[in-house]
Amino acid sequence: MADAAAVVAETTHGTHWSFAAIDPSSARERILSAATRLFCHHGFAATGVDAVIAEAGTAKATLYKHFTSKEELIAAVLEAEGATWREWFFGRLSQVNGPAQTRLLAVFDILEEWLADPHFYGCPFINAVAEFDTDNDAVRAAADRHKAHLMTWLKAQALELGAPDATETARSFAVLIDGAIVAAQNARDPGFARTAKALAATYLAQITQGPVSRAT
Amino acid sequence: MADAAAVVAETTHGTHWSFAAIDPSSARERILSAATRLFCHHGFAATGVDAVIAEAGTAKATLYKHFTSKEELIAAVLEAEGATWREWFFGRLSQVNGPAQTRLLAVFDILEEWLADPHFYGCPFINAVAEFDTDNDAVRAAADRHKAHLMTWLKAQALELGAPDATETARSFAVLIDGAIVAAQNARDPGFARTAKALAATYLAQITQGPVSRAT
DNA sequence: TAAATAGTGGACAGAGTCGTCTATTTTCTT
DNA sequence: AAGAAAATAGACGACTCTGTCCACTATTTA
Repeated sequence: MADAAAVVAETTHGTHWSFAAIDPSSARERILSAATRLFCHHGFAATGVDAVIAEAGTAKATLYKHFTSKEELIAAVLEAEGATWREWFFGRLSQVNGPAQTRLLAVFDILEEWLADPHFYGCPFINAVAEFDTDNDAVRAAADRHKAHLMTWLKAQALELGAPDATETARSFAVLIDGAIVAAQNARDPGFARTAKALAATYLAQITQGPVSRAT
Repeated sequence: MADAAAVVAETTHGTHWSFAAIDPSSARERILSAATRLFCHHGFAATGVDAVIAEAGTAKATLYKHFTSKEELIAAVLEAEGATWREWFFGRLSQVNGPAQTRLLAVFDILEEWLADPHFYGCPFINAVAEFDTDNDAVRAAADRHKAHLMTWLKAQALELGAPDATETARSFAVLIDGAIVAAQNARDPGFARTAKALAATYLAQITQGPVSRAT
């Protein structure tokens, strides 16, 4: 227990701690990252486990030692990709100085960086739900957890902002974020992030200054 | 040519007209509607042609007489489903009396009817693009055509409204519509249509009355 | 050094995939 | 009623899919 970072996963010995579980060159990590690339790029159903092990450079038995089924692998990919994305997204967001209003608008600048990436393939959760719909509970659960993370953050910003209905404000931003992602993916145009940002600015102006019609 | 409605499709005879091509009980229509149900509900890749013919109650040879491949069947399903949806959507919209502003807001009421349908499975084009991404040109082309239809209508409303930038207004509504669809699908909550409607109302108030900050 | 662990390559089963084909029957047209 | 067209059931080939299993080889751990 010399290094705090080492305390991550217990080995089968039961008495020692190991780096194995977070070693990026381990077979498990190679399979996970290969699966992420292929699943997200070509679709979950369209990618076979043979393609995954070929990309990972591992044996099939190794894959099934770490993941009991393809379905579990899909769930693990979503969990890992979601965590990576949130780390990046909220990390970028934490670099933004200023009040809640500034942070909420910066969301769309950061979003645009993502949408403009030449390897952008859409939101993995939106894509997964689109592909499986009601047929896969694990996928839905992963998507729900991801959405809950975002909504919690959005609601906190709305409260800090003094929004009259923080939940509704968070829902509004969810619509704008999802809309920007899907419109950008469909039209292959990251500029939809700016369109969403303008809508967000108008909305924020309204809830902080009150409705315009009052002035009449 | 006694009945005008009969003049729709030419048979292989070349000299007569027939109801066959629009007969909903024809094998082609049964295959198309069965494929639509299964593809949209369970995904395109996850649904095999055997499942389609079982649902349609036809022989496999019949399917391949009408569609040369599964890919062509997918494209035909998207084309048909898109046309059906637009017919319904713009049909409902044509029942709305009032100026462009009223029609643009009514979009979200009509959208909510769709999202609240217990059989709602998301937008078939958003789902298809999510599943195939760059891997299927026919799918992308069908999605592009569908989007173009919507954008054309939105832009016409924006022009009638006297919006300063009709294209940008149409893009804003595209974000709100896509966002409402995806958020509703993810959260299984058609109420996101109302959230999007409120955003649209705020946006319309801003572009028709000018920015609030001017008043200061 | 000896035991435990992790990984390899490939064969394999059983089911499913798309698409073709034949032989037969039903439906329509004249 | 006769001939043309459309649809049928189902076998089939060639391939891919997931998941299991085996004998074998590195790599760790004690």
